[in-house]
Amino acid sequence: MARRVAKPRASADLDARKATILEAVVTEHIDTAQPVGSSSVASNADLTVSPATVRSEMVALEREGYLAQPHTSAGRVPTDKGYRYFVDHLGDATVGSAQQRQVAEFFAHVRGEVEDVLEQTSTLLSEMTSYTSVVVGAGHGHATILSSQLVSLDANHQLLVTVFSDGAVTKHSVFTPYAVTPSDVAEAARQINALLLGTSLEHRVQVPSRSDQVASLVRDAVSTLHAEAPTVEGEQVFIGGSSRVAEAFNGVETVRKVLAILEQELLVVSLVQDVLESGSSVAIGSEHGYESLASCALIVAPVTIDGQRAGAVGLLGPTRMKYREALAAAQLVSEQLSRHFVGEDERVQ
Amino acid sequence: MARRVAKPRASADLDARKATILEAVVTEHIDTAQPVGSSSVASNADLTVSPATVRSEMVALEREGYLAQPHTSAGRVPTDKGYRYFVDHLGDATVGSAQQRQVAEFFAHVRGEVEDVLEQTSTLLSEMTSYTSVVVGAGHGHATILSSQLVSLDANHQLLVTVFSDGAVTKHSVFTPYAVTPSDVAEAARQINALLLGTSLEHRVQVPSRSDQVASLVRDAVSTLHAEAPTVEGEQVFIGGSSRVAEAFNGVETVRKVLAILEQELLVVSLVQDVLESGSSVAIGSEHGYESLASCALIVAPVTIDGQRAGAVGLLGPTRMKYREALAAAQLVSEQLSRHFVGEDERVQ
DNA sequence: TGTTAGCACTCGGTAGAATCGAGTGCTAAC
DNA sequence: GTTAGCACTCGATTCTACCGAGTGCTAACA
Repeated sequence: MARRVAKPRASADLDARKATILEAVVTEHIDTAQPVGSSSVASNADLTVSPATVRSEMVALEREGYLAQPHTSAGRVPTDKGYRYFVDHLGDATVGSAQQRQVAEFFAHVRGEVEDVLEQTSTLLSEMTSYTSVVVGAGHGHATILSSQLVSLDANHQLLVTVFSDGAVTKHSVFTPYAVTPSDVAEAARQINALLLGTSLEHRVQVPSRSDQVASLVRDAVSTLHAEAPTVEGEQVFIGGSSRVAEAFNGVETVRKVLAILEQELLVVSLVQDVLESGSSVAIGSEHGYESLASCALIVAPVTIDGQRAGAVGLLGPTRMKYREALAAAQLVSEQLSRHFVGEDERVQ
Repeated sequence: MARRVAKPRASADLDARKATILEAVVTEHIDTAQPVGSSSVASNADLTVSPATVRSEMVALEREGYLAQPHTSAGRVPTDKGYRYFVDHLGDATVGSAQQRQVAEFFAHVRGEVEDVLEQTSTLLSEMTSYTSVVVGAGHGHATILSSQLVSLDANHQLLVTVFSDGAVTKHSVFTPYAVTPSDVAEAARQINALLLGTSLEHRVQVPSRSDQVASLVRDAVSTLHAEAPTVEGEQVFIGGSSRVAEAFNGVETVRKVLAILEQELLVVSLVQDVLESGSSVAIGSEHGYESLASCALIVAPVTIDGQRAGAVGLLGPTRMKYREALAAAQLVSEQLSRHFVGEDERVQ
């Protein structure tokens, strides 16, 4: 469904002066949201040339696709390619110490289940950056099943509750057209346990195909559980600060489109996934292949536990977003989040 | 936190002609979003008077607070009070047959856990009406506990999984500073079961205060479970079509404010709750007491199971929303939703 | 007494003209 | 290769005129 994210080609290096000019244009445009003129670039500290020189360089940068002109006699605006160059040549940045304290504070005190932590993290990220944040929790496809329990809600309705080694808990209803006795439920529960314990959803178990009621209950329960796996794999998405969308974009129509995308959680997951897999941490404008997000940039940072990808955090803003700060924030939070879960594990051993 | 919703006073009846005029103004303004002039009202079929007469009536309606004038020489616009009168005197409406089929279709085929049904219902409602929808699932405060299970994730981390009679499943982590042996976990699980089975979160159970490790594990687990109850009571909120907010309101700032409210799920729950308790099914403009929602109207309809309130559905739109259609849709869906769950129960007996 | 036609008046919205100025591209000199 | 100088472009702003939808008032009418 989601188109593959264009691999950001390592853009051919520009000569030093062009690079400085491009950087100045991008920086200022991010700041002011206005087209940037040659004279304000020329007044840049790192540059000792006249506006006229800057202009001729800008003509070149425009010809090469890094800059664009909204109309004659306006300043220049970065293109996606321009932003891409800027991001690729961005020095490392760290977040301000106040924010660093905020994050440390947060992770020192955050409590509760994984879901709660992820949700609150998304709020944190969005408040730190003023952008909409996305936090994706990994699915439990490869976690092993620690416990499964069949609880009878009534004679025709059983609930299969499964606990995974990563702490995830799922429930699945099993309806039967026939009434099931408590002893049948107990027997089915015993068999289900025997089948599932220690397995993961990735590796389906073979269910014996006897035709008595208990066996068919077992079959129904297990297949309901397995039915979930391939589609969603239990990924969880938490979106924080969706109201920031209205701040970041001026056109109401753009806001609508972006919100419409955010509503589709599956799509958000695959979007983040695609960007992660592209190896880059930023997808700018049309790079991610969704037309309605053409004026957006998406920053992602993986969350890992023991080197395994366990989710991701992301930030969605306009292409003219504050990449340096946002990247730093996303990276800091994703690291801390990774450490947080590892820390929980270590408290264990 | 949430201010009490103003009880919609049964507005003193207007005489027939004023009522017709008010209705015409409201209807047309909902349609066109423009101030309504005397002549277009006069051309209304039910009215056989001249624009001049309409004008003098409008002056009266304005004096009484039902209408307002954006500026001299503009037409009239309904005030919140005007909308209130309109809504209070709205004849019953049914949704179109196409939509009726859509709803029937939906409930005939929807499957999955309660949460999934509620989430999909919110999408349905929003697509039917083009407004943002809210679906609130009741908490499990008064459901009894059918099963509780303590699963060991590792020696210091146990997971208490609780199944309620309404089919809800919760999990709560219990961390211990000391390592717990499998046999201790089993013993604690046994004791917890003995304590909790058949109880509800409303009625706290007394936990014996022995000081061995098993007892303290039991204590921790039970208190963690109970800690949840008073605040959230496990209500679940599903919001559908949040992108509709961008369509319904023109000012970007309004959009931002509304989205910011929708982000706070607890607030949405209490908002819906308040309106339900006020006995009305619509809260218009300032009636619900949230300043940032001053230009919004909220329609709610309760979902009941066996006469018990089990949740609610809601629609959030601009004050000039299509009340008749939206009310009909909300009522239809809430009825069907109620029936859906009862139907599930009946399949049982 | 309620209704209506007639009319002067108000005022937001639109269109056009004038102007401003930021910024450009080009050229010629350095 | 760089830069000062300069004519030129074109969006944004301001101003004006004007239109017209809609009003409120008044006087005549049923």
